[in-house]
Amino acid sequence: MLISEFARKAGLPVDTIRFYIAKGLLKPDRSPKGGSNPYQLFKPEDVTAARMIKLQQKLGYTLGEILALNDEYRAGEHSSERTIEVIQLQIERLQHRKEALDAALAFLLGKLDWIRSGKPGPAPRLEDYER
Amino acid sequence: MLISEFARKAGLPVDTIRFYIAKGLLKPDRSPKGGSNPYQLFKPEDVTAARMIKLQQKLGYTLGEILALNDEYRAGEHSSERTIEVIQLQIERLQHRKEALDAALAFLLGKLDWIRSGKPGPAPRLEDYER
DNA sequence: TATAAGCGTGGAGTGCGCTCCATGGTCAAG
DNA sequence: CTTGACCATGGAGCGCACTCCACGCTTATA
Repeated sequence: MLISEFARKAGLPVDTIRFYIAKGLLKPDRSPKGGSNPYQLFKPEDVTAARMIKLQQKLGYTLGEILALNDEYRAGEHSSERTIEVIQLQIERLQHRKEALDAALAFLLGKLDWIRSGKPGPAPRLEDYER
Repeated sequence: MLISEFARKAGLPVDTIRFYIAKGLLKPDRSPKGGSNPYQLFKPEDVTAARMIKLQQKLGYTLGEILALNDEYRAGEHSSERTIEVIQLQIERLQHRKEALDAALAFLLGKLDWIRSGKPGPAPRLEDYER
């Protein structure tokens, strides 16, 4: 498929896709069409790749990190050992993030309780929930 | 306390603190010292505020959102009703984030299992974990 | 065959979140 | 009273992740 169709399917602006290609995050094939500036051809798996990028971004990774992660992933593609390592590393980082999120949620829920029960004693302290 | 001591206690560079002040995220008092450019005086609660900013950032909020949130929070400071509303809204947004994170974690753990058990059948698909 | 629609390239511009620097005033120690 | 540490202000610059634009070249459509 061509870039505009791909953009629609991936839910991204065309400019952003070109930006990702320049960064090396997407690597479409070249079509014989287009003359001196050949058109870029996208496969269905590129749509999946784009979705993966969006997810990783939502999880707080920078494009540079995503690129490194994917490169590393591809590098160990034929070694289960290495793949497992990479995935475990990712899991660790996400669990770290999850802890911060859970702490914040616990703090807010604690504060809600405290307010609802007529603010008995001191307000919940953020520090009590961190770590 | 003065800015350098505050910076140390908050774990932030002095420049960043001045940047936050310019954005309205911190509002230190003015000291009589300093002549035409009075020194800024920070209270212990400012340290808490700074920590709160760091946490909110880690949770993916922009400084603009953090400012709006804090303003709104201060606006309803004397109404438990309003405070509860604001907190509930924050909780909702965090739970949304948590869902995405949990999905990613489930996906990665699923993939780990799949690899460890000798890759039986098709690889886990991201889409099966999203939503 | 005219013409609109789509494509690629290169480069400039934007908003965010800092970070660095020059300048100049103030203060505390010796 | 000098000297060095600390302070404030203003402005420039930077990396990230886009976003917009002008240009010129295909390609599809009428």
